[in-house]
Amino acid sequence: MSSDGPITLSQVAREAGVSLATASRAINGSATRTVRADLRERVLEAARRLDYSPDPSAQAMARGRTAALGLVVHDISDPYFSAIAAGVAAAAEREGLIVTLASTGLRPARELAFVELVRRQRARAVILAGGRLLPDDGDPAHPSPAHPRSAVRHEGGTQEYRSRDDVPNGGTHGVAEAGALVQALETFRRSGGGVAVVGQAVGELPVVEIANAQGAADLARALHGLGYRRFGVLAGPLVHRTAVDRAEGFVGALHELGCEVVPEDVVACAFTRDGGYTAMAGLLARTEPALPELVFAVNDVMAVGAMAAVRDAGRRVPDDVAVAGFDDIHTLRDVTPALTTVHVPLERIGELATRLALGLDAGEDADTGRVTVQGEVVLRESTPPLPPR
Amino acid sequence: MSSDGPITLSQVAREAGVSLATASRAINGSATRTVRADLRERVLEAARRLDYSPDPSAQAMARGRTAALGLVVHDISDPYFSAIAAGVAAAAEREGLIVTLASTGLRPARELAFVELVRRQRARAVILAGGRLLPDDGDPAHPSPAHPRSAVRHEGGTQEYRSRDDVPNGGTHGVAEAGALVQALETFRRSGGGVAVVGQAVGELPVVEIANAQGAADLARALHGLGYRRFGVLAGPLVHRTAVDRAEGFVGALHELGCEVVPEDVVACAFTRDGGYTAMAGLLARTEPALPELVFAVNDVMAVGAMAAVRDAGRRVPDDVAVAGFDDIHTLRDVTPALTTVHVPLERIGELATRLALGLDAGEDADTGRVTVQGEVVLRESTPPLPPR
DNA sequence: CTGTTAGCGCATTCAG
DNA sequence: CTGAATGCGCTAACAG
Repeated sequence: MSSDGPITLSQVAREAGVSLATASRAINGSATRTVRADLRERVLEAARRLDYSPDPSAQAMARGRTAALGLVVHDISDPYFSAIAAGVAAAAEREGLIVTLASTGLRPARELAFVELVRRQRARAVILAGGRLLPDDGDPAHPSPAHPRSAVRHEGGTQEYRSRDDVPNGGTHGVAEAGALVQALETFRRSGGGVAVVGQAVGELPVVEIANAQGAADLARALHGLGYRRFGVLAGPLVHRTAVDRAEGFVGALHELGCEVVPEDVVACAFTRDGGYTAMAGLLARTEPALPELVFAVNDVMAVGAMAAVRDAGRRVPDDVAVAGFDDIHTLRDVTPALTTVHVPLERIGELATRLALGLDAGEDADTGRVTVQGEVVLRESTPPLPPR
Repeated sequence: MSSDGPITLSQVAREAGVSLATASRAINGSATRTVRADLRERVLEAARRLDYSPDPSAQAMARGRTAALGLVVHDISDPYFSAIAAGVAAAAEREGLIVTLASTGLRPARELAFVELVRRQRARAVILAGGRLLPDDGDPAHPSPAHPRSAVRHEGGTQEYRSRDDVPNGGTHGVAEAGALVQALETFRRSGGGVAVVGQAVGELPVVEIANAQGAADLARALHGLGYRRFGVLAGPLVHRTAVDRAEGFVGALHELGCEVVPEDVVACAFTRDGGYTAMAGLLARTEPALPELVFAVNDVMAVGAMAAVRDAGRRVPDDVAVAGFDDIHTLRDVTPALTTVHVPLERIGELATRLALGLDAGEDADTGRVTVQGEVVLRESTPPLPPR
């Protein structure tokens, strides 16, 4: 009764009066073999009586495969990632997998180490959430929108950008490091592990893509429809693919509407609340050109920072300047004025990524390894319709 | 070169021309045994050349112990938990442990299953974050504050409370289930695993306690000092220990100041944004008694919901009613008006819990298995000083 | 359908 | 100080 250490299968087998193999088959339900009903019942009964449960390590060892799923995020305390993580956790649980989490910060080496670990661990799959580097993840088959990269300049924002400690590289990788990561993932994949990345494509890996450019373009058109004509963009780091896609999608759509965003009104900054704050503060402080009517921050957290900067400057949103974001972070639902944004179903994205990585059905395009999730424009108080002038 | 499957130790041994045992000792640095320098170098070199890394499952098996740390939260997408998780992840990484995450929702059975899994997995430790049940976690040595439980009534809030789907039990356990959980944890602990709970004591388990009652009392005194005299409390679920401690600490301190909170102004509700919203809406809608001057919500998320309710009712914070919260959730730093709250260092708490669970130094009281973290009152715009009447 | 046996990769006895 | 042998708990051939 008080024998220490967990009960093993062989104890169950002995208790049930069967062989180890039979016990294993009864409890685990081997694929090919089957066990006579009465024997199985006896084994199950013994297992229950002894409060047996299998040793995951031993199973992993014997099977050559774990029931684990690796999840890599930059920062689990960031609501963007924690929402994705919630989706991953839910889907993983449904599949009977345990998730091992790595909150890697801005350290590519850490990501690499974790992927390597996950490979050695023979995890079922690994999911990579978070912004990759720009140069390395291009896909010839999916060129960026028709608007040249040069649509986003950083002249106006260089100073703010440089002034922040935490933005040495905007939270993305050096090219070499990204290459190593992709390679590690490919290796893992070749060895039978599932892989999915979230956000935008990385190499040829399966991806749950967020239609960043399109969402931003939709947003731009909607805002233009509200009467706005002079826009600014807090563009995030210039090397951050998601940030750039959003900024370009936004600027490009305006361009098509015959509404140009001047380079001075597009400022690079960190992909954080403080990045948004600082960049907006810069816009507010300068005298030339004048403050845009509306500033689009490429994510909600930045937008909230920007709104704080506006308040701290003694100005008001939306009276003095309207603000829009991207993501529709749930926790920020109640900021005032309510933030216009592009809703991104992060939790569902986490689930989709999990299913995709595991080779389960993940929607129509899943077999192509490329699932695209659309954002949805949500107009709220931070960008009221502009009266005709 | 392209042999599939990860490299094993014996391959390294062969490559280095030594025995398996020597390779193991060289790479792992066995405690007792030591390896001659040149041999060790040869092994290490071979390992590097072959890009060897150990199989965690095999190590776990041979050692009878994993390098994993289990983390149980109710909902990883809740900023409270994700902040704690960030601290846990950071500390775990520092100790070379991988963290396996369970986001258990409101399902005690799931928590139990996870703790069981973690035990079988022979994880190093498990950390439990999230509200336990009231009746089961009392500690005679630490009675609740001098204010009777009955200080919090639910007459005023029953209706709202009942009307919410997600509040069947406010996110806590049935007594029996909580008992089973505690028992599972004790078992795990007896078998050599480390345990820590976050928030408030559970049985005799090591705990990183948040000084909820005291923080709330400090807040009450500070607000009283600002001139407030009529208070309401959005008290959260009546069975939620953290919620009750905060509510009672608040009410009790006011009592000592000769300022009574009438039962009608204390409403129970879900421990969520919507819970706060609904409860506040109830206060706003009723005619008798009048709206309190200030409403204290027992956490920030609820407070933000409450502020939304105020706005939606066409009233204003703090002009019509002041609002205060608890936790100082980072993501909510920029809500307007800025929220008065009690700052709780969640990330550090996660680290402390990790260290405590692992038996590392976790501050002065760590050896007693009871580390207490103080909150700090932060007065902001949502509770301006009241002009003398 | 069931039982016997051989590893999975590694740490760790025990001999040498 | 090193090497050969044993076993962790389990699954998956392999016989019976």
